[in-house]
Amino acid sequence: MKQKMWTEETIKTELREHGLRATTPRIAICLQLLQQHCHYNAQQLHEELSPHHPTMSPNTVYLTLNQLATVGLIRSFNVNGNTIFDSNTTTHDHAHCRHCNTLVDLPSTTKSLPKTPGKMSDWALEWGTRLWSGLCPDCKQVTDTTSR
Amino acid sequence: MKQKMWTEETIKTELREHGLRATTPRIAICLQLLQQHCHYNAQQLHEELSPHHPTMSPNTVYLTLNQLATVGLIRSFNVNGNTIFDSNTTTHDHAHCRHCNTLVDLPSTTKSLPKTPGKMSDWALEWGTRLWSGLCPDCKQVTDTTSR
DNA sequence: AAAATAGATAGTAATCATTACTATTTGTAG
DNA sequence: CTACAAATAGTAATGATTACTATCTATTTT
Repeated sequence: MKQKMWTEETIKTELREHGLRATTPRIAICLQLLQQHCHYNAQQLHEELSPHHPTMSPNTVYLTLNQLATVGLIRSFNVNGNTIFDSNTTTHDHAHCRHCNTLVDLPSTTKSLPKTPGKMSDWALEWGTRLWSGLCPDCKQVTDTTSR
Repeated sequence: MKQKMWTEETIKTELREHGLRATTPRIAICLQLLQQHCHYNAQQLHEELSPHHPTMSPNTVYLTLNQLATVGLIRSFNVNGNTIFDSNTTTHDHAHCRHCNTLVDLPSTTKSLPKTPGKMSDWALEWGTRLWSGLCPDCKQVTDTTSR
């Protein structure tokens, strides 16, 4: 996991290179999201930023996250109807616990991202993520010992 | 793609084996979903069934689909915030066009479902699907010729 | 075969995340 | 430092899904 070091300056540059203005809310969102290597939804991110940016509206967070995903600075995917934003843009999978909703990273099973779907030669696929569904260690135990 | 032939009788049996009553709405939903091998969301399914089952409430469709997914008769996953139900429970991937929203099946890149995540020995993973994101043949052309 | 009962349904209301709208503000190019 | 296009905040609107409850029905019991 190569961790790129992000500073306010590098983020500003990155934003502009993607045709986005380097505004205060955007920089804050990027700093939070890119420095922490974990999964956020829009609300969580807004809650985290609110203390230091009281006027930042949820709306802005939603909009910004979608823009960042569109230009490819982050990835977004959906788990259980919840939109998750991931600053880790390398190819990797996820495991989701259907009981407690935990989501963790998994090394990708297929590193060769474009190879497999190459069979569908007409599609221009850009990225993919695999979502495994099941029970995390804790919940596995609980469901083992209690019911069934 | 082995296509199991479903009749009202086999569906009734299947439902009961999974602890679900063989009710009229449920049988209708199963017939529609299991016979057609494609991706439905709850609303589409309700629209398809409404003509023949005018009193069937959307609520029932939502509930039933979730139950069927819970017992493993169908799979559910999320694309772009849209919950999709899939009667194809074999391991396979999906390709999604971010422009026109088309969703198609792809043969799975990893047939050995439990092997890879076995590294996370503590998780009890049950199934997984990979979602590829990109542009379908049609939209690829459009975006090529028009903008950018 | 009729009665009992636990589960399922329909219909309505409520919820939740997300998007739409718009007047105001703010980066950035000139 | 001005001008303009883009971004923001705040509010309202949307749309999918869930919650609730009285009624109904499949299945079990008698």
